[in-house]
Amino acid sequence: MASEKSETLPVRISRVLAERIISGQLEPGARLRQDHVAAEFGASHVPVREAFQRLEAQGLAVSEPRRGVRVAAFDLREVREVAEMRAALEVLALRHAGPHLTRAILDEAEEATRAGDNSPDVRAWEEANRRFHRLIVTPCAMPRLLAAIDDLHAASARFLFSSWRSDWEARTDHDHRAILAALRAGQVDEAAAILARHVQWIGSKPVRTAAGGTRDVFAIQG
Amino acid sequence: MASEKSETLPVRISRVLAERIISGQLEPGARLRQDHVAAEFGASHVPVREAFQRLEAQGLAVSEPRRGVRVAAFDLREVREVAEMRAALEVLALRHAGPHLTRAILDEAEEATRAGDNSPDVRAWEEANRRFHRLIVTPCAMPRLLAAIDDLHAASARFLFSSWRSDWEARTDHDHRAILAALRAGQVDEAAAILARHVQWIGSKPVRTAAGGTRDVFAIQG
DNA sequence: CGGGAAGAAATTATCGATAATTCATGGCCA
DNA sequence: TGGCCATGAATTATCGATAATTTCTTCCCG
Repeated sequence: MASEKSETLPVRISRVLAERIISGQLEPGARLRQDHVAAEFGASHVPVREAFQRLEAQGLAVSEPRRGVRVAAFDLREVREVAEMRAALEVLALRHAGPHLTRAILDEAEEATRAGDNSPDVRAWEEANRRFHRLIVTPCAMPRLLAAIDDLHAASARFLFSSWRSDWEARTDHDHRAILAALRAGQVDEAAAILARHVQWIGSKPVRTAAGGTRDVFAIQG
Repeated sequence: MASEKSETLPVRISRVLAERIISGQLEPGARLRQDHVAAEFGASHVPVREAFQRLEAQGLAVSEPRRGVRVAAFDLREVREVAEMRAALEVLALRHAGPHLTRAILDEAEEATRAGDNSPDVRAWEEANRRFHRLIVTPCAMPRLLAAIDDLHAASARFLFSSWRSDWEARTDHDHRAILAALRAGQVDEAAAILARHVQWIGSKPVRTAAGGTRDVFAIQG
């Protein structure tokens, strides 16, 4: 019962499990057995249950009534769905954030873009990419919208990690820079248009070819 | 322990509580005490806890770590936020549903519009209105998107009931008919544009004037 | 008479255990 | 030999109880 700072137990468990699901450590369809998880965290199954519900609300797990909880499966259809929802919602958020964007925020976003370009691995790139997107939409001050966007980002990241397990090669993110340039010029509509295209380019190509074969080029943009 | 057909206990409890919150029977800020709810439903507090979490995921309740759960408060800001999210997501859904809309679906939607125009009270109107919106977006076949829209509808309905408690007067919904006309003509973009305006007109005016005084005109559109 | 602290009541969060359901294995019969 | 039913093991869902935290009340002091 070593309690951390002030994070509740269910939140802690759900966060750790979410990381495992997103990173691919827990594969789609894998069963989440409450007793096992409870034993691992040194807790009972009641907090674990709540953690499972939290994951289900995020779309990372699915719960069949008397059959237990599984890691949510995802196919290209859902990836596209998430991408389109992200495009719609992030554009909305950016439009509202536009008037409240300060020089400091844009500088920080540019820093995040640079960090992304210099990332040694996918994980670092994803973190920087998420930071960029979060920075430019947060000033909209719409909590419900931001929470929804966060959940969609989790789903996107999950897909990202599932495809690029190894062989990572960083490249400069021209879209991010174009968005920043437009925002610096006060052209929010232009920035929003670029952002929409940028986000929707997720999953524009099939995920895998034959088993073990060469993986097709696969456009992921954050 | 009279169990119904096959609906799980937490789902049942959360549904009933959601209805009460939406209808205004449970006022914003009201505490939800798990033992009381448990006693009312003849259950323990474990399923009640899960029901609370479900409500929180829907945005109908807020949970402070060791302080319990309260009915979520909502102000005009959040109403606008929900309206804009609805506009963005329903437009997205309609664009994808467009190609799959059949004559039968549009006829049913027109029937729902008529039912709304002839509604004797707000509750009936809201039900018909929700049916209309659901009908025209469901064929998009994007489960995550539809679930998000449903949650937003719940928030909208909650706001609707909170303002129009009594003195209800039905009026013909021209927007719905215009949307249907555009869809029948195959002009999905036109329909989407009308839908966006239609939804965003929620909460365009202040909610209440002085206590008990004349209530200001208050544009709610579904 | 007002503010603050200490105690008591209430409520939340977690645990261990029980009941009910599902999944798997093995045996039986056609 | 193949399919089906029954029994057993595993797992989920719920319950009752305990521990910890918060909040309300009341009393004391300035």
